[in-house]
Amino acid sequence: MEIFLETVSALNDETRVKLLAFLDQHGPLCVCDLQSSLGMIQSRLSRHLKILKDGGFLRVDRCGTWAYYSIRTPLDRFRSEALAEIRCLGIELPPLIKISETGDCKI
Amino acid sequence: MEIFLETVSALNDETRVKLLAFLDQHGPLCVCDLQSSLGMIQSRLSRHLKILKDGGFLRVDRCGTWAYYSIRTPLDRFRSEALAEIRCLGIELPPLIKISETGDCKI
DNA sequence: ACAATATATCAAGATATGTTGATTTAATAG
DNA sequence: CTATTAAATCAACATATCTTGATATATTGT
Repeated sequence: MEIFLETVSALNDETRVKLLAFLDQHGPLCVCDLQSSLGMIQSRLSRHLKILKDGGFLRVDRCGTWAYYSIRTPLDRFRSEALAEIRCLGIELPPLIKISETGDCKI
Repeated sequence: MEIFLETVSALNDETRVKLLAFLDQHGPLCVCDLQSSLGMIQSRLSRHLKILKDGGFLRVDRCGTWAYYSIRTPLDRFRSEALAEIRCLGIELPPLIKISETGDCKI
């Protein structure tokens, strides 16, 4: 029950749904690029990314000081159905604005 | 987006997940029988049933003063996947205690 | 070691959600 | 019409969640 509710409550926020849609569209992105693209302050973004990660939707790959977040694969049935539902919403997303200079990081 | 969030937030509560599981197991039940079975006070139950109905999970059939709630059919993909997930949780449910004397109501 | 950058966490206040008991609405029986 | 029962709604309070700015941690470059 706890895990189910953690999964569901991760979905229960407009900001997080948009984040999932954006990462679904653009693949692995570091926090600062999400910040510049979505116009969110860093602590807010970091919080929501953690909730999505704990909810089983995202993975993080660290490279130096950067943290790359992306949709976790494979997703289980329920989570991938949720993602499919989010795709169907046709959410309007802002363009990707990359500000990171990632040097050797090849993610 | 609004409808999706309404659907998700309907799932985002332990009481409502148990209610779904109970109705899934026992079929159409009136509020008073849910009350006696689940040991919840009436206003609380009524609130959660409304949220589940508005979230697209339940239907109501009225018969006299009784209101019979049951899982709506057919459920769309996302909702039925959610229900399948809830079935998999193996939630321990209390026994059904019927207190209603429904006269002509044949639901 | 020190400074700079990226990210995570914390504390405080604002907003939303859940619980309870009281009240209201609606249908039925006398 | 009045009383009774089932269910819905309301108001007040308690709890949880979200936002923000400040601070902490961690890695890299000098």
